[in-house]
Amino acid sequence: MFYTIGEMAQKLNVAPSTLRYYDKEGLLPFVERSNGGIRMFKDEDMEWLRMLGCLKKAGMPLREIRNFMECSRQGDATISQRLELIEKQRQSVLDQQKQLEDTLLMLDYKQWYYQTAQAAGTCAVHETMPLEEIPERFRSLVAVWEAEE
Amino acid sequence: MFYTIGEMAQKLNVAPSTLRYYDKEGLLPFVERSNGGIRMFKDEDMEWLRMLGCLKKAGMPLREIRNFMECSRQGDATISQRLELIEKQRQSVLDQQKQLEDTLLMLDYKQWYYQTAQAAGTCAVHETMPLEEIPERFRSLVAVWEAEE
DNA sequence: ATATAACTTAAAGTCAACTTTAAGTCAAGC
DNA sequence: GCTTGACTTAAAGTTGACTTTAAGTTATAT
Repeated sequence: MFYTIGEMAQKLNVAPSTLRYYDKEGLLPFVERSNGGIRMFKDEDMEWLRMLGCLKKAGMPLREIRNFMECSRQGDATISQRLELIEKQRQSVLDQQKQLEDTLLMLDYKQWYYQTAQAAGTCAVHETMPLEEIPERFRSLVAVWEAEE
Repeated sequence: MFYTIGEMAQKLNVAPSTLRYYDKEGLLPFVERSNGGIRMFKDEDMEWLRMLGCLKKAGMPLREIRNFMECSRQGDATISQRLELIEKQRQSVLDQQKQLEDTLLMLDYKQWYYQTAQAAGTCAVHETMPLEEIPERFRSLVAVWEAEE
């Protein structure tokens, strides 16, 4: 069973031009062509495209994804190299998670800050707020800032 | 106590040109200038720059950050609007976290996949692997793929 | 007074990841 | 056989976030 680029793009929810771009950049070395030169996607290509999507979501740049795809084409000799790439990207995701957690704490604090200001009708309420009224989980944040300034 | 753009850039670990760019784009409406036209950063500006950094890490585009900064300048009348922006961005971070968790599971699976392939010396080991030998937490992943194809 | 280092602006350049355009080809239905 | 819609390529354009360059100004140290 084959799919045209338009059908595949719809399945993946991307623009056909995006798939052509990926192909041009060497990210889709697996796609076959008809006699007339038209791309024929197979069901098993989905697995590669899913892999591509996963690496993209992990923040891997396209040229590294191409690298990974090229390794895959070369077969079992590149297993360790691919494992290394995956492990590197896995660590990158762990780092991103840590980063997002810090960011979330800051946004939680700002949310509380503006909720409090909204209730008081003015941001000035925070200038006179005693430390004890700041929820505990935000105190470390605020402490760091005051030390820096 | 005032800082030049170079000093402030060093404190924030960014290039001075980045701060000039942010200023040009209206993200730093708070910076004052000397008679000669040189930017004079104050200690309290740090709080705005920290806010900017937080919103950037949360993935907010610069024009929305400018919007937020403009609101801030307008004082207490825009508290609800700013709260709304923060809550929107907080939700976006939660979504990103969810996304990263899915991505991590896929990478964990791929890591296991290549570790197993490495031990066996070939990826072919996965073609004949019975479902029971796939670690449980990956089975839902694999099941979804087989249903799709 | 002058050298020098760090500042200033405006404009152009860069990079990644696409998207759009132009000109043309392929495939399916009538 | 012809129309039509989806495909093809190459090349140019877009967007966001900077960075670099060029030409000039300010501040400081001698």
